[in-house]
Amino acid sequence: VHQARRHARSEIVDKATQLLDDYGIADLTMRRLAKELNVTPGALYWHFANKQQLLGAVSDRILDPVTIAALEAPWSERMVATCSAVRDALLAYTDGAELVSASFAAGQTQRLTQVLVSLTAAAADAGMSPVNSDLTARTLIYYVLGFTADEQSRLQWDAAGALDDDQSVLATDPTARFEFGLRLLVGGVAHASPRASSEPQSAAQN
Amino acid sequence: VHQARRHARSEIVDKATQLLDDYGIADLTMRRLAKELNVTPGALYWHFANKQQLLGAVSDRILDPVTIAALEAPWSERMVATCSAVRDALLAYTDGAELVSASFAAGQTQRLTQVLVSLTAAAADAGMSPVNSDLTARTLIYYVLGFTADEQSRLQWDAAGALDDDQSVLATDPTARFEFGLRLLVGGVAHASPRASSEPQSAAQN
DNA sequence: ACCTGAACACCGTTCAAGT
DNA sequence: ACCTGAACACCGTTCAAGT
Repeated sequence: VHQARRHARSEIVDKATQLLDDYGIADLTMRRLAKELNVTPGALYWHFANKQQLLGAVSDRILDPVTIAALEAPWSERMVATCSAVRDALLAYTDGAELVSASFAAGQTQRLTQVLVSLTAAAADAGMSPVNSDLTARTLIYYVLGFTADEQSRLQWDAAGALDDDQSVLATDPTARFEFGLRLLVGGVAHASPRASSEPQSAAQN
Repeated sequence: VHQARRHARSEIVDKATQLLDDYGIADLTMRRLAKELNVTPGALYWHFANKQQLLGAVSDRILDPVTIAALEAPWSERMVATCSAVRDALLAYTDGAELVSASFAAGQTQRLTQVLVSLTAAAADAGMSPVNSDLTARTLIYYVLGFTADEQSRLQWDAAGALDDDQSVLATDPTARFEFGLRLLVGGVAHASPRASSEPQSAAQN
C-alpha cells in the first residue's frame, strides 16, 4: 500500500550489525530486522538469498578492522598480531565470536578466509610445506574462535557475578590467557619447522 | 484424554540421540521429539528444564564411549589418545561435533568437563603450573571441537561431490590432518615445559 | 508422578502481485 | 528494481487441569 523505503545491501548490514550489538544474536532475526527497517520480512530476500548469507555479511563487517600484517615482520609476529586482531574484532560486538564462528563453519565469511590465507603464508615462511601450512593456519583459527567464543560467553554469564579474586595474572587477564595458548601453538610451529627463522619465544612462564 | 505412555529420562535421550543421527541437528526439535515419543511437547518439560539441558544430555550420551586414559602412560600419549577418542565419538553421530560444541559453550556437558580435567592433569605431568595446565587443556578442546566440526560439515557438503585427487596423505586423510594439528599443540607443550618427560614427537614431516 | 490441551509469542521462507 | 500481503510450515515454552 504505502511506498516502502528502498534499501541498499549495506544499509541492511548496518542495521543488522547494530541489532546484534544492542540485543545479541538471539534477537537478530529476519523479522525483527525487517521491522527495524520499516519493511516487510520478504523484502530482505530480495537482497539476500537467506539468513546465513546475511549473517555472513555481518561477519565480514565485524572483521573489517582486521588488517593483514605486513610481510616484512617475522612469521611468528605476524601470526600473533593477526590472531590478536581477529580476537579484538570479535570482542568489539556482542556475540561477535559466536556469530563469526557459525559463519565460518558455513563458509560464509570472506574476510576470515583472507585471514586464513595470510596465516598460511606465515606458516610457509616458517619453513612448512603448503599442506602443513594450511593445517597450521586452520588450527590457529579454531583456537581463536574457540577461545574468544568461550571468553565472550563467560563475560555475559558473570556480567554482575562475584569475580573470585585469583592470584596470578594468567588466572584472570583474558588477554594474557589468550596469548598463552597462541604462543603454545606458535612454539609448536617453531618446534616442528626445520627453518624456524625467528627466535622461538618461550610460551609464557611456568 | 488417552492415558499417555510414561517415559524415563533415559528413554527420551535415546530417542533424541537416534533422531539426531537419522535426520541431523536441524530436525532435533522438542516438538518433533515429542511426536516421535507419542507425547505432547509440554511433557518433555517435566523431564528437562529446557532444550539446552536436553541437548546436554544427548552430548553426554555421545561422549559416553570416551574413557579417560590410564595414568601410567606418558602425558603426551594421554593427550593424543584422549583427543582422538573425543573426535571418534563426535564423528560417530550426525552433527555430533556441532551439537557438543554448542553444549560445551553452554556449560551443559559433564563428560567433556571430565575430559578437560584429565587433559589438565596430563599437562601438569608435563611440568606445567596449574593455571597453564588448564589453559593448555582448553586449547586442546577448542582444537578438537573446531577441527571436527569443520571436518564433519565438509563431509555433508561433498557427500556426493567430486573429491579432487590430491597427492599427499595429509591433503586428504582427515585422521592424519587431525593428528598433525594435535602434535603441533603437544609439541608446543613439550617446548614450553621445563620437564618434558616424553620424547617430543616431531610434528609430522615437512 | 507424569501427562494433556491449549495457548502465547514467535520463527525463516516463498511468491504472486503491486509500483 | 524493489517491495507488499499473505500464506506455509513450523518453533520453544508455560501452565491449569486431568489421571
